[in-house]
Amino acid sequence: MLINDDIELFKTEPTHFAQVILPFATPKPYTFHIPDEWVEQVKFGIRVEVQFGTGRDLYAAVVIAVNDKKPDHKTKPILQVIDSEPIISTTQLAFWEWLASYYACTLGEVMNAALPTNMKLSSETRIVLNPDHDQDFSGLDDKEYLVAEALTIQKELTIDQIQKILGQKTVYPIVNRLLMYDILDIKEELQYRFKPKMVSCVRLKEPYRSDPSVLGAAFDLVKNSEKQTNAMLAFVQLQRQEKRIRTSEVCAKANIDLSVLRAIEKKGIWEIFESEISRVGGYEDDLIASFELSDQQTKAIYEIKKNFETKNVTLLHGVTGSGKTRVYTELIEAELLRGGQVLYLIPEIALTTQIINRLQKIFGEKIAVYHSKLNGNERVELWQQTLAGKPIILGVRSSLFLPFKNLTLIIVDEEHDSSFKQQDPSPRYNARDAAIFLASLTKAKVLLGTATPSVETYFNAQQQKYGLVEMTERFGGLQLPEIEIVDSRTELKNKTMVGNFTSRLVAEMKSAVGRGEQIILFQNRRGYAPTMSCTTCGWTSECRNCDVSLTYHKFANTLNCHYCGYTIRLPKECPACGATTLNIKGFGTERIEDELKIHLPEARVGRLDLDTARTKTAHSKIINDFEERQIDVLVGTQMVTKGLDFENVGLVGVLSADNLLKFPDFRASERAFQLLLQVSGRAGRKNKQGKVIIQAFDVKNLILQDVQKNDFSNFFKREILERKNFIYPPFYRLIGINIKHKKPDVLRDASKIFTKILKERLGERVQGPAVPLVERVNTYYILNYLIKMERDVSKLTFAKQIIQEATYQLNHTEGYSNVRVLVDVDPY
DNA sequence: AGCACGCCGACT
DNA sequence: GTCGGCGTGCTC
Repeated sequence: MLINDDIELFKTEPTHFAQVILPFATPKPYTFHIPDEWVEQVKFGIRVEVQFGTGRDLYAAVVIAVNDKKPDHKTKPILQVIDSEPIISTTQLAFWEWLASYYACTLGEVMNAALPTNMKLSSETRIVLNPDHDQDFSGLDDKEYLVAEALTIQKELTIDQIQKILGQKTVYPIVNRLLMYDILDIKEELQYRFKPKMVSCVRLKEPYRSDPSVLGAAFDLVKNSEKQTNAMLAFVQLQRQEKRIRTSEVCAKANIDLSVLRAIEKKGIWEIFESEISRVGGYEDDLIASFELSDQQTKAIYEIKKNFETKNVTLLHGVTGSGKTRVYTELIEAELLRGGQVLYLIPEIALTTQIINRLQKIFGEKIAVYHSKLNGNERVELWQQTLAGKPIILGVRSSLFLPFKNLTLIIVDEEHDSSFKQQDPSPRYNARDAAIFLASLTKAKVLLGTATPSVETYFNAQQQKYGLVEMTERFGGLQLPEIEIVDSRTELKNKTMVGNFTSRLVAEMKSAVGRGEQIILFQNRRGYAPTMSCTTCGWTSECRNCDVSLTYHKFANTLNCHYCGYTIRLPKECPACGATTLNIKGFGTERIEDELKIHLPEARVGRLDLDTARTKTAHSKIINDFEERQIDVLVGTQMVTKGLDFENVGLVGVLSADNLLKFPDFRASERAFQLLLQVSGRAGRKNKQGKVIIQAFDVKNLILQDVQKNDFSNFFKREILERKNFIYPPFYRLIGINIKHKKPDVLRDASKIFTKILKERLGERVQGPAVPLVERVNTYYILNYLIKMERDVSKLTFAKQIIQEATYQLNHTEGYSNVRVLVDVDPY
């Protein structure tokens, strides 16, 4: 601090200032001054290093404006310029600003979602020895010596490490003294450490490279060595399949080692070189020939293009199996020919190797894949590739933030999917809606594709706001599956249930297995059983942190909370009364898997849910096994409903449709309809109609009737009427508000203040406070509000402003400053 | 985010 | 009497 002040004395008044976004939730951008030496370099869109707050921590902030107006408060200097070129464009900033204002959050929060972590890291200060010092440590006190000594061994230390070495918290004075003695230097860098992944490859040199006919001469050169000849043969074979050939592949194939390859290199036949491979995608140029388009597909493509002439958004409503992906790829090809960049958005859960492989086979190197399992380096790599003009990005929600150069088409596949809406950390944005806004900025077109459109989207299409293209037939004359609804109540009464299966389902499963067909069973609940209770005293397994019962997981022998992850061992006797009369209620995927082993012993059973597919490899292994028919019956949660295409599935079973239908949520019907239709779409084989069995207690339910008839339009007609009558989207907009506090009485009192302000200004539009289904999550008590606003933007803006004011007032009332208020615009 | 300031409970 | 807990407010 002393040093800094001394420097300030020599400085003239700053004249140049930069507004920056910091990587966290500050309500406004902050202004820093630009030291004279950086005036040329600091410009819009670059990152700079700044010291913010009282701490010594540094942050990478993004410059959004530069000017020479001196603000009426003191400013700190920009410490370092990180980028020479902007990392974001004005278009991106406009997109960020829209997100922040529409979804009621700060620019910092949007930036956090937008930038790969490696690009926004705050630095750990690292200390190094000053190389110019003679390393004479005499005259230092013990602690100073200890630090200097440690640095001769490890070339750099962080403040944290020095604290450990000295065993004390206050190390800054010591480091400061050592800095003054010129023994130490501070190495502060914020550049991302990004190294491309390299692989050793081998390629022919000229003239062999471009003229295969002279290759014979090359073989002559190695004819005296059997190993070298084998290596060459292996290489030639590999070359037929791949463009880039790794040295390791040649060695493995010819059973030789690298020295053989080097010997051939010395003869001038080929060269070994380091090739940069993408961590994100493969590099195989294994392009497959396109199949013929069906008439329906040709027509759809024509109509989509026609719609795009007058409309920016078009909905492609095509039944499962109608070949939508083929329509997409055709449109992508057309877009690439015009030099455009395409973003292909899909839900996280649907991003399976199946779709990636399929697209990679068609587009090869032109496509890059962006998903949540990428590590920091991979994300930065994708960022760079996008900036460099990668033609196609296949990605999840957050790939909207990549720095597109010339985005001309966005495809949102499975448009209806709720995972496009970000739930937890702010910004709670809907990627489908955000995509439409982004497209308006870059003059791109948006294609929304799905078999089960969301009510909002279909309404927009009906209102001519979006174009509408429908594909009603399955590709290749495939029939839609036959859907049968089986009454669990009757079977229960007649005692014909087999465990949790109806006799109908068991019979169908047996005959399907007998025919060598595969089966998918859907149960929307993981674990063995959702509750455990004691029949003697009535004790139930409750979570310590949340207001839910713990789910019994048989394999792990635990009781788990699906909200916060709290886990305990399965008690042998009742923790309350000591009796051994513990009883489980209900069933999840794990129990279904167990029961199958008893009731369908001839089948090999696999399970696909969050527990078995924790990692990406585990997930793809299960899918692979099923694809290769190592598994006959696949039991799973939502995971089995999305993005999977299997050829040999003869039967799909839904174990309990009821718990999909009875959700207390205005979207419950829509969700149930979509889910049931999606899962049904998994049934059906090339030459044979598939079969779907839906078990339900409430068989008369209208949604089930629509699903059975595959009648979207009837479902839509009824649903849209309900929405209108009960004041829901698409006729009104919703804003959800969630207030949280650890103490229930504090929360209740706070809600009174909050409610009063909201109702005063927004009146009857405010619903709540309501106690949610799960009253407490992660030790926080929760109350919900729902605000129903008229559709015009000005009204929505007004509502958000009122919420902001109410939040401000609440948090500035004594005792309620740490009541958390979360705002969710267009909740899902 | 991270830190300092300030006001309450259990200790050398 | 002080140490340190966290609740509160602010940072260009």
